[in-house]
Amino acid sequence: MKTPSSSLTELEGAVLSEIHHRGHDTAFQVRRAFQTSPSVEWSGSAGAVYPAIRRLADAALIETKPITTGRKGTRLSLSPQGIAALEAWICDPVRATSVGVDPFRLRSGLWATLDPTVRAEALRRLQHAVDEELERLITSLDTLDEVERARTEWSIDLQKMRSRWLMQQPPHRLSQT
Amino acid sequence: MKTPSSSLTELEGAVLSEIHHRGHDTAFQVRRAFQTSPSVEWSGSAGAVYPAIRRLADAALIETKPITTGRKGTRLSLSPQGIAALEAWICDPVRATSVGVDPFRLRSGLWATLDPTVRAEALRRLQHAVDEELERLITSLDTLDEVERARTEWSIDLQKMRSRWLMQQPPHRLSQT
DNA sequence: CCGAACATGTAACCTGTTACATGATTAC
DNA sequence: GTAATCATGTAACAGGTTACATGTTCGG
Repeated sequence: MKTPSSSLTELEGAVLSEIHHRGHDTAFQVRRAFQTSPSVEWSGSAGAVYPAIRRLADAALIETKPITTGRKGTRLSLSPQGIAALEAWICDPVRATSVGVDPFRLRSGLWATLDPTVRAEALRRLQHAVDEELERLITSLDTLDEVERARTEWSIDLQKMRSRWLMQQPPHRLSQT
Repeated sequence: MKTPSSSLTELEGAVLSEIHHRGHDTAFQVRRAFQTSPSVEWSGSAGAVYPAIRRLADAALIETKPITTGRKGTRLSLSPQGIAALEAWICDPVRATSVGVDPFRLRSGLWATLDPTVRAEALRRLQHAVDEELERLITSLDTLDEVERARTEWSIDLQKMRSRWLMQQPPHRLSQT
């Protein structure tokens, strides 16, 4: 049971930011925020969120206080050390600028290797999936707060870049007919 | 020990593509390709690569044959089922167009919440890190084959988008002097 | 011959996943 | 009262990580 005193995982940083900047005070609400977010990458599974909060509390980055009024539960807030850790996580330039895991980039060099007809069909499907995702993101925009909106706008820009990239691809390789 | 008959992990798909499209025939070479790639997201740890290849071989997607000439080792190649599985993985539109894990996007809504002076310094550092990464990627371009070049060009476009985004950010929030 | 690179693996660990379990509170 | 939602967790599992262990082959 290691405590994240040195560096936070991406999920732990996201949990801290949800509590501090987006005002989710119970673990359940943090979890649901992940489940319903149009731009955050985790499923919000209980088996990830509750242990993460436990670790952050053990490291004294999160303070817990039982809720007395209304529904019972545990109200979460950041300790001064928690705020400092969150800020360090937000600003870490190495972490923030690393490439991340991008399934599109990973495949981008491989579509060109496909048989022309297979390739044309694949690109068509990809274009369709990107367009659908774009529409989903755009319609979700007005329900979001500042933080989620910025993330979602970034996702939109990414999908637009993918869409442009797909359209720039030649419909088939040189060797046909 | 589940065999990946239904769907491949991103690492498994990348392993198949390294063997099939980039011509790495031993596990060691696949591993080193991950370690030295400027655009692939894994560390190429032995504890990930060797078990993945084992799973793919167990699922009959990879054929193994001992090398007789020169250094000894095991030559890997894709079975017909392996080629089909790879193609399905490459073309899967849901997987290929999912947002992925992007540390920059995750933080993009949070920099605006920082204290103006902290924020200005953070953005400066981020810009610097992006520029350095851009240069590193660009200089690596001429040593790469087609597949890796496409991936790296995508990474370059991504970092350029980040750079533009950072420059568009106002130096501080409205409430100062 | 000796160090570097080739080649293959295992063990302990970490952190995410799904699926299950339990109970309190609110809305109808 | 009962169904949905709020709220918190655990267990089994999956698939990565680092670190360690072992032996081979090539270059100088």
